[in-house]
Amino acid sequence: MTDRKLLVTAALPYANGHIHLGHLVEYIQTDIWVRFQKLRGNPCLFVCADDTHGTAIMIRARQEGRSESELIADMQAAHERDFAGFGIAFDHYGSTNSTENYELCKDIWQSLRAADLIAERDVEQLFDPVAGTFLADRFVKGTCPKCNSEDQYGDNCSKCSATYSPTDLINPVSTLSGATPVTKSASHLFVQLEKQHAFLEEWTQSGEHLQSEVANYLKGHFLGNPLRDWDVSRPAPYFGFEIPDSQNNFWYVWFDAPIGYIASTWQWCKKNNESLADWWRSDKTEIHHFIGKDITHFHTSFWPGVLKAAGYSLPKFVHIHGFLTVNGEKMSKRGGTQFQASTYLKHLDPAYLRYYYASKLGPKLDDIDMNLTEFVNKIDSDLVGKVINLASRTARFAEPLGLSIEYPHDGGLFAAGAVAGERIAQAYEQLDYSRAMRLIMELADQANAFVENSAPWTLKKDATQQVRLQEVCTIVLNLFRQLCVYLAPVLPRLSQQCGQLLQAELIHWDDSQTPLVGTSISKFEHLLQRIAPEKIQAMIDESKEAVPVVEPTAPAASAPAAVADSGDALLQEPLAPTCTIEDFTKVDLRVARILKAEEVPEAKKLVKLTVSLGGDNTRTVFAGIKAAYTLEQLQGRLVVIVANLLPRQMKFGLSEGMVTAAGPGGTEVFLLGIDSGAVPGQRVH
RNA sequence: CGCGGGAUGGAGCAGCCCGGUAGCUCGCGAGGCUCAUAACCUCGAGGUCGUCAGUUCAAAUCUGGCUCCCGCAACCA
Repeated sequence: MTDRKLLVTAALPYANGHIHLGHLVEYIQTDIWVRFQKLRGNPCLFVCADDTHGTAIMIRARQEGRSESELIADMQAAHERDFAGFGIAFDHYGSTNSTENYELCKDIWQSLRAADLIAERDVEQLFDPVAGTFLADRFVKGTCPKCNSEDQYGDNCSKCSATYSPTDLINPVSTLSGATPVTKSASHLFVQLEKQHAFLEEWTQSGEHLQSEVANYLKGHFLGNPLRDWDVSRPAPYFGFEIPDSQNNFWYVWFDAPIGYIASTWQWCKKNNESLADWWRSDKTEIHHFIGKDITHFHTSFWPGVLKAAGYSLPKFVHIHGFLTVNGEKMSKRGGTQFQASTYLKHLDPAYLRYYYASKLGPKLDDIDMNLTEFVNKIDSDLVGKVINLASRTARFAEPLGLSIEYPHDGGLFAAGAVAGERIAQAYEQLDYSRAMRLIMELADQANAFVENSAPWTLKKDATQQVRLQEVCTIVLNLFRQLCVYLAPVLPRLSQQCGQLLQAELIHWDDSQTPLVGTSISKFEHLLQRIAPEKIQAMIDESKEAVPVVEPTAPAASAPAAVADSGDALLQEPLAPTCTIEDFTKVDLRVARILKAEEVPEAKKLVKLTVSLGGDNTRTVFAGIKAAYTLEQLQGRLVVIVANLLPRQMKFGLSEGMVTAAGPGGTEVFLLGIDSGAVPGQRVH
């Protein structure tokens, strides 16, 4: 056994939303690895924290009419509840909004200054005069100054890969208020990452810290060009930490978020009288980050660059996983497949999900699919039918007898299982959990075959065979126990139950290497239920309903029993600022008839519509409703269009208007209809 | 030629790095058992491993071309 000391982190969940099953892929994957390491006897610290800063939190708090600290406290409590419900055993769960984090930010900041990595220059930034705030990159959209692609975010063009500042955008619009931002100058601070280029090249390409796909990706995408300066400050107002040597400037949320990994460790150290340096400034400690593929770039370039400059340990490995799809498709709220952690827990046992994910997870970045039929199958046949069944088949026979004093001859089954343990351990170590689960199920199959051949139920009826019966049960229960050890990282409760049943706690991986003898046996109780299909349906149904808001306001006592629409939609897209009737009349909404709806073969979202405003007045409109409506459904129907919208050149042609619809997009688009009697050309007032 | 991943019996996957009897789970068919949460055991049907070519005594596995699919990214005025 190696003598390693490990520090493990999972990505910090953002305090702007609840945990759903997609997030849990990561936390379960990480938790399994941590539990595995601990079971192997390796000192291992698992830290995480809520990511609490940034414009999004500020805006949301404003919308909910309360302070940021209230918002993040509530969300943190909800997150911790969800994690606990799934048995995610953090050693410490902190918050980026902590004094420790502030101290560390200061410290690291000074190091960056000392290393001459910080540049300061004035930035013309867009300011939303309505919302009263500077606009983060993702809150501004406009036309790319380089290639004139429209609808680009504020920091870079997805079309031509040009990078620029939001003020360079042509026709910028605030996505917060819809207002036209004004340009305001403010001093910004940058980390000059290019100065770390050689180091990052070496670190990412060494083959020791990243999956090969990731290293290739970075090589092809970023390392070939000079690395951009990273703008790490935001002018007030901003919810975050004010930068000590730069008044009215705050660290950008992405600056202090990963430092939260260290801060959370520090908080744990303080509680446990340990030195932070032993964990973050010692080459004896291996640091492992687990993240999703969406934040790859950040964790593999900026973060190592900062750590290096500030003299902290670099991650030994950044483990990157894919996303979760449900029944082969992206999770969708409307389809009822974006399951919130709390919703799942109301209906189903967390052990199911832990095992299911384990059986699907490999070391690659592939997305994993949650197929609900397969989910039920795997739990029922693998867990209940194979593993648990071993105990069910023998524990009651063995109850009055206890385990034999000596481990009987079993034809080498236990020894073979013990040997297989090494391969299983290797699979866990390499994050190839699906392989580990396959190996474990092979052992379970062999054990069940042994039960079959030994027929304890026959032995039981023969008074002269009681010794043999005890032997058979001793063997089977030991095989079961061995499997429980191997499954302990995935199913901690099961291993605990096994310990109670056989009256010997499972505490170390090596418990799988020696048979247990001579103990008595507790009364057998069912260890795990099969999945009731109606529970799955109940979860889907509940998920279809709107996702609950953080703090549901208590309904007024005398409120009439009306339809209880949730406030979620409004929260997703807040009300625009008040406009005058003059503003409104600028928009000319007209009834139009769809004469022709045509497929645009290369387009994924668009359909080409020819609409009539009556008479000869027809025009072409492209609408992003391909996934929501069939061509037949559209043909001939009346819609409401924005008729005086500036025509827009799109990839497939000129669009001369906009069809009105509600909904977030994708399959969730709902066209505005109009009561019968209306005719094309009539204006909507 | 935007980046990455994939195509293996009805479904989902393993095997590919390190060429040499194509394996697992579910489903399906037949039989067995009755201890177990309608669980378990045995046997069987079903695959020219996307396609074309190359290397080789030998290719699912190596090399190249092609087709299709999925993420990300894009076209949701």
